[in-house]
Amino acid sequence: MPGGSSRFAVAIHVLTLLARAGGDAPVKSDRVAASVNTNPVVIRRILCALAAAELVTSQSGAAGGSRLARRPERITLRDVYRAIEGGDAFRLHRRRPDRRCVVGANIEGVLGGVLDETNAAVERALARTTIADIVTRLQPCAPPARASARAATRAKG
Amino acid sequence: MPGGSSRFAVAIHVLTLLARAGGDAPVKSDRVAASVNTNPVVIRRILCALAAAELVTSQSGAAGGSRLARRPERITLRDVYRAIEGGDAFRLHRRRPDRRCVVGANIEGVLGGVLDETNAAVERALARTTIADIVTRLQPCAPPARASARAATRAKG
DNA sequence: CGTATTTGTAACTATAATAGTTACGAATGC
DNA sequence: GCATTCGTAACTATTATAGTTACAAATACG
Repeated sequence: MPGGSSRFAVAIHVLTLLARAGGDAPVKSDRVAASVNTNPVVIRRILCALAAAELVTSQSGAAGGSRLARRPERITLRDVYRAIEGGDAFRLHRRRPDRRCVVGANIEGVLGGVLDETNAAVERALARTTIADIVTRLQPCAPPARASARAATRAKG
Repeated sequence: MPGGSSRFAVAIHVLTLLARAGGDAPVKSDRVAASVNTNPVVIRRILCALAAAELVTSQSGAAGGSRLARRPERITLRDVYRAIEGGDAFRLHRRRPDRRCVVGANIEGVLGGVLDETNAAVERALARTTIADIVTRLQPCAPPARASARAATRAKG
């Protein structure tokens, strides 16, 4: 499945930035884009998906931007995965197999079951990590904005 | 990660066909391609990866074709996954994040750890199903060649 | 109010991965 | 030797993802 997207990784990056901003001021897509090293529209598209899943809220206008809709402890990577990928990591055949063949006629159904189970395992694994965990693991020495305004300013981006 | 490949699904399809052939006669890539509904070269490329992982053996020439290198009970979907995808379902950023930002500088490392764990969960889940299981689930009423030559002939393809 | 700013989204291009195709040398059974 | 089949290279086609430009709608603030 490589060849897949980097959206999941980017979405986690985005949420981590918002978590570190502490929810006091909304973060602009331009600022996020700079950290991720991509175009602001790409970021806004991802923020849009995250907003649909009620993980963030966004606001247009002069003092606009995005912030977390919940505390980072309450956002798991499973939530992000579902918001971004719709919960499907594996793909079936591109073209329909030959239905006159017993294997071709039934393999999609059988595989569907197996891949559903696999996906459930993925989700269980992802559910064990939260955005707060990611923030913590980032760098023990560089605390987020809330904890130390000076350190956060030095390390911002 | 959708947008990924269908090779994993096709590889399982291929191995299932070989398992049902029972290992008596080698199966030709043309015959497999017909069941999968694709080009024989696509199948041969996948067979090549499966041969490198020692899951099948192939033979050139007049009476050539491919057959399983082990009994289907001893080939797990994890083996197939590793042979085909190299064991990486998730992808990181496309372009390098901004290293001047604490998040950008460290997110790849942190995510790498999380995704490794996730991948391990995928593999554990896939290890629980074998090609023999797939064959069994295909259709209780249409047994493979070994069990009933007549039924297999009728249902072949 | 009017202006500056920022989101949301459409429309397009670019890049890259995957699949499909043609072709042919090498291997092999008959 | 000859027909057949694999392995593989080289190419095209298709699709997904990312990147870009542009602009209407929302909103803060003077």
